[in-house]
Order: sequence, then C-alpha cells, then structure tokens
Amino acid sequence: MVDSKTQDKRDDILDVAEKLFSEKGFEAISIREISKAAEINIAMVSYYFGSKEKLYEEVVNRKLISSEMIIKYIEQHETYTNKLFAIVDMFINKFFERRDFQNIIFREMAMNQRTGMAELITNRLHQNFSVIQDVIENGIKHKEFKKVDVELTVMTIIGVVKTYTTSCSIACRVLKIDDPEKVYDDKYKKRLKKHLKELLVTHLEIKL
Amino acid sequence: MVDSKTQDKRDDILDVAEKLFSEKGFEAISIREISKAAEINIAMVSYYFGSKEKLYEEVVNRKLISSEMIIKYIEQHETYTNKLFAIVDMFINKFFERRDFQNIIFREMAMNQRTGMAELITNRLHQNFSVIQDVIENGIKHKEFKKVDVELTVMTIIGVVKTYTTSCSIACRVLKIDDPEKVYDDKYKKRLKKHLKELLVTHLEIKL
DNA sequence: CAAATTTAATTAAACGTTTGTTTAATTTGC
DNA sequence: GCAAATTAAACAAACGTTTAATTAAATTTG
Repeated sequence: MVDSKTQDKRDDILDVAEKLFSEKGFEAISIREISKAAEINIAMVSYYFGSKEKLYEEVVNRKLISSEMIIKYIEQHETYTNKLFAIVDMFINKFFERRDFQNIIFREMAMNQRTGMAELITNRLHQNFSVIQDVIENGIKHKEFKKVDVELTVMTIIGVVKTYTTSCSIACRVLKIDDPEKVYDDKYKKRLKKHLKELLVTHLEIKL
Repeated sequence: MVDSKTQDKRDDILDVAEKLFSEKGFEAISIREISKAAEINIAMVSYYFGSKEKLYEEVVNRKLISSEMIIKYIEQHETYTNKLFAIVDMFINKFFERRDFQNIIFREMAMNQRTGMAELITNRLHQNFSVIQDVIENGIKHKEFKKVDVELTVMTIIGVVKTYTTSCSIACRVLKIDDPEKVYDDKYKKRLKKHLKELLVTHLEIKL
C-alpha cells in the first residue's frame, strides 16, 4: 500500500506541475521550477515519477473526464433535450473548474509531439464526444431534434466552451472584463450556459 | 533597400520556422532544427533576425490577418446576412490555408508567456472580432437578426473553426476521416461552411 | 574593363547556461 | 539499526548566442 503521506506529497507535486505546465507548456517548464514551487528537491521528481515525461503523463491522466462519468450524469434525465442540457452544464462546469488543465489538453491536441500522450488524449476525448453525439443522434431519431450535421454540432459545443476557457485574454477583451480572474465568475458561467442552450434550441428546433 | 535574394532567404527561413513552431511549439524547436530544415548555418538565424525570439515575432507578425482586410472583404456585400456569410467564408478559408499558423496563434493565446507577443496577438484578434461583432450588432439594429448574446456568438463562430483546424486528430476521429490531410479537403471545407451558416441562420432567425 | 578594395554572407568552432537525470552521502521515521 | 526519504553535487547533453576566420558579392579605383 502507498503511504498516505507519500501520496499527499505526490499530489502536491502533481498539482504544482499541472498549474505550471498549463501556464507555459511542457517544454517551457523545467524540473527545477517545479521543484522550487513545490518546495522539494530537484531529485524528488525523478524519485517519485521516474522522469519529467512520466510526471506529465500522470498530470494528464489523473484528470481526464471519463465517459462513464458523463453517461452516469445524464442517464437520470428523461428527454434528450434535458440530457443535452445536462451535458452542456457539465462540460461548462468542468471546463471552468479545470481551466488550467484544459489548456494542457488542447495544446497537446494541437501538436503531434509525444504521440503516445496525444493518442491517449484523443481516445478519451473521442469517447466523451461520442456520448454527446449519441444523445443528439437519438434525439433526432425520436423527432425531438431537427436533422442537423451531428458531428459538427458536437464540435460546435466543444469549440465554444474551449475557446472561452482557453483564450482567457480574448474573452476578457470581447466581454469587456477588466480582471482576468472574473472571466470565470458564476455570472459569466451562467451566461455561457444560457447562450449555448439557446444556440442549441434554435439549431435543433427544440420545442420547450 | 533590401536585396531581393536576401529577402528570399529570409522568407525561406520564416516558412520553415513557421511550420516547425506550429507543429511543436516555440520552446520545443531549437535553432539547430530550424537551421537544418532550412539548410542554413546555425549562426544565420541570429545574423538575419537577431535572436530566436525575434524570429518568432516575425513569423507571427507577417501572417496576422488585418481587420482592414476583413472590412474590405465584406463591404461589397449589401445585407448584413451576406456580410456575415462573407465573414464565415473568409475565416474558414483563411483558417484552412493557414492551419499551421493558427496553431501558433491559439497556443500563444492559451499561455501568458512572452507577454509582448501575446498582447500584440490579442490586440489584432480583438480588432478582427470587433468587425464581426459590428456586423451582428448592426444586423440586429436593422431587424435583420434576432437579438442574441453578440459577444458569445462571435466566440462561437471562432470557436467552431478554431476547434476544427487546431484539433485535427479529433476532427479525424469525429468525422471518421482516415487520412489526417483529408481534414482540409474542399469537401469538408464546404461542409463546415454550410454547418456554420445554418447554425447562424437559425440562431439569428435569418429569413432567407 | 580588370584589378583592388570594401562590404556582406556564410562557416565551423567555441561560449557560457540551462536542461533532465544520476550519484552517493545524509537525514528521517519507525 | 534499517529502510525510505531527502539532499547537494556532479553529469553529459543540448540550448541560444557569439566569435573570428573565410568565402562571395558589390563597389571603387586606376
């Protein structure tokens, strides 16, 4: 069994690494910076994780949303409309609370480096996207939604949320927000949810 | 006056650097890699551009879309609907032909490093977004569009295109495309344009 | 117009840093 | 007293940049 105190230390390092990696990227952050921020010796990263790359893999792996989680989250809702709305809520919530992490994910997606890592992420993301796709497809089949380009509709949902959370400085300017931290206020979270749902209501011709 | 042969060499280096930076990011690419790919001596980068950072700045600067270009492109269209459609066409065209470059831009946006560079990009992007915003706002004012959340609608337009072009591997999986290069086929370009326009038509309640 | 001279382009080698990782010694907790 | 945790120091490799020497091109001169 893993010592709980040791686990805490590991988690500390993972948290710090996640924050730094997300801010500046994998290559731009040195083990020395991570060690300093986590207040540990440089050698401890190799000691705990083996290498910088393996540390990074663990950072990514531990926070990926599982499609099972999404399915469990939406299965309690009756109509496809409500399932879809639940997905919107969930995704925006997750993106807002894990905004640091999302930066890592989508930066990794935009590159073809570290192919193993990219493949892992692609697989997991695709699973998540498939859940959304299924809901929309079933909604169409049951005449709850109008026929649309399902795949691109999925990308639209992700695209809006992703752009909002990963291009914070642009969001600030567009929304005329003075303090970058306010971008993640509840006020704007609600506004984003409202916008995305209205967009889907008209696009899918949902009758409320 | 700058020698045209020298200018060609510079452009060669800029092209190679753009490709490599876009694939793996600024920090992950060394001057030695760039030199090798461009078939020049390592010292030539410093000689031509001063430093790696200044080379990067030039890579970014020379390909940013100017808002003047957008304005000129759309002013020939009469209705706000056609202006908006022209914007959609233009953005998708630009994103498709400059997909390498877009990776750089949005990676830079997601980070807060190199603050000077980020600020430059933010300013330029914001100008471009403002043009779209103006069109939508005026369309609403002239009753051509329904009242919507204009700012988030702008982010939606950008978000879809951006997600499509900068997450190629995900686009492949979602759209069931076997060869990554096909993602940028005309077929899919048309499909994306069609989807985005239909999305806007319903969202803004445009009567065609 | 060719030779001489100056300027620009290009090169290989070396520079000092910083990188990720390892080693071997020391401290800590049980 | 022993194993695990932690440390400081050292490692080779790679980094961006600079240097000083050489070649190529352009300009001036006789």
